[in-house]
Amino acid sequence: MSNTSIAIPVWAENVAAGLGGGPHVVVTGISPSGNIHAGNLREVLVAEAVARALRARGEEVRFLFHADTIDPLRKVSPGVPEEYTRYLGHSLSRVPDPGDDGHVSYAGHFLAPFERSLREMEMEIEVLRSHELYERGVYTGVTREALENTDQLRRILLEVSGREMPEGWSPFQPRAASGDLTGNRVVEHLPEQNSVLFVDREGREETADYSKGEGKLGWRVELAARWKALGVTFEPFGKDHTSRGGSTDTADRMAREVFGYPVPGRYEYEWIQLRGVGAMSSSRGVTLLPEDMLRIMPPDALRQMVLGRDPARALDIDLAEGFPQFMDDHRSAAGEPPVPFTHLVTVAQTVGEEPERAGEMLRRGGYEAAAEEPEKLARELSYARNWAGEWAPEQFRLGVLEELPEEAGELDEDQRRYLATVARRLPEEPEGEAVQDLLYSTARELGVKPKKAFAAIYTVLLGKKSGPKAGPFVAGLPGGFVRERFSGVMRDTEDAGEES
RNA sequence: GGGCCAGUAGCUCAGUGGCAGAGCAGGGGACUUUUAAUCCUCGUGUCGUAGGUUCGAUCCCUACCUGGCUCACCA
Repeated sequence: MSNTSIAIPVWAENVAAGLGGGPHVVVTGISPSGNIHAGNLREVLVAEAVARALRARGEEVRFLFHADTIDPLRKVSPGVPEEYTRYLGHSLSRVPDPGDDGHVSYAGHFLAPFERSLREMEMEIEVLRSHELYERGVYTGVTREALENTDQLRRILLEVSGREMPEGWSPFQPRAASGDLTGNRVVEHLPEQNSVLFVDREGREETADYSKGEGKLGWRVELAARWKALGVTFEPFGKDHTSRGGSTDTADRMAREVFGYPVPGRYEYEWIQLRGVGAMSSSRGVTLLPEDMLRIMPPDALRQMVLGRDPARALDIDLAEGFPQFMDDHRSAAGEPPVPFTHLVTVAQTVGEEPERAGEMLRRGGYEAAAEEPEKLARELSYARNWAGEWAPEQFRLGVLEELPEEAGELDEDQRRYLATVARRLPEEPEGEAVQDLLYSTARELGVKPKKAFAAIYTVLLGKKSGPKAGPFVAGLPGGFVRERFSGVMRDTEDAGEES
């Protein structure tokens, strides 16, 4: 199922216990109409947890990801060229890739990064594309049933949701020659040819073969039909679908009364918010992608974070202030004695891409064990570095400046002399504690208060008045660079003096 | 109005049918070789309100109050 070591949560065990005997088909349905974000991932993870719990009970389980690729484009997603409005009503699988990365379609463009993340999480899930299912005839039987029971479906929609369907309404949306799935009116069902006769927007009469994917069932009907066509026994739903009169309400009755199929088990999950930003919304462009999160944490941490204690509870994701604590907790729970994440953040920003120096710095800090596993260390440093660059609050960021910052101009004569002196005394191969001693003793020797002296160091390197423990930090930087920077302040003073 | 979720220490939240917890913040002390530090130390809170079940309820049930989100295709 998934190569994850995290425990099966209690809520998932309870759900699995209530589902009874299998074989089971656990499905999660997602529309690739825009960015597929961490909230969508929550749905997949709920399904995954239940599937794992079922397997743990000895049940046979198929775990499916149903991508709604045949759905019509309803709204052009943020970031997509305006001219895509001409494709409104067309299947996502038949609208061109809005990017330049060579995907097969609009659907493919948004699906690809999400699938990549699922693979990175080693999730064993079968990805189905709905347009292919329609083309392969998987929905032929249920579509015919739906067409034959049009009146009953219409009545259910009216009774449950209060929606009065227009005259000529059909559960099937045929695709016109123009590619448009909307605005067509079905006139007649031709069951022996698996077809419908319909009139398109321009009033032309056409036919569509529903065994070849030339159209699709309307959303609410399709949900119930899908359960039967795929033999679904469990599906999670976001709370937006489960309110009274909502899509699950109508699908439940359609499944029982029209398709003669028992309603699958269900788990209603609450939404995720990104702290300080709000609920995710593809259409507002507020999206946190799984791949963004995988840049700063390993797959199991992502599972733990997105699922939360119980997905039936709303969740605020905090990738800023609270993140180091989360990472430390996660790794402790996994039985690893962690190097504090904040320390990794300092190391990552100080030594850049050099794993050997990172190992040294960790050894000096007393984390010998971590230094012994270079591959793992490299991974963790990459998480730390990405976090520092993308999410960390200002006080965690240690951008070593390319150039001498303007703030250096505010240093007084004592501080400049101190830096120049240190520059002359720095050894070729500095070692953290030795540098620390040097920095301190030099300050005392020149009669500069330590606080002032250290502030000078942070100012010329970081543009800030404070920073990480100076000795190891300075020792971690290239020696020539430090000497140049420290002595450069003195030169500036002289230049300034000559000019004025 | 319907649905879901929440209400526990200043803040963020754990928690269990059997004497109320953690982290952070805050107070006090140590260190004084600097930090976003480090070490020691300090917690009686109507567990939202009112009932009920129980030997016993923060926990289970009911009602209510308050807040958040959601309700015809954005999970």
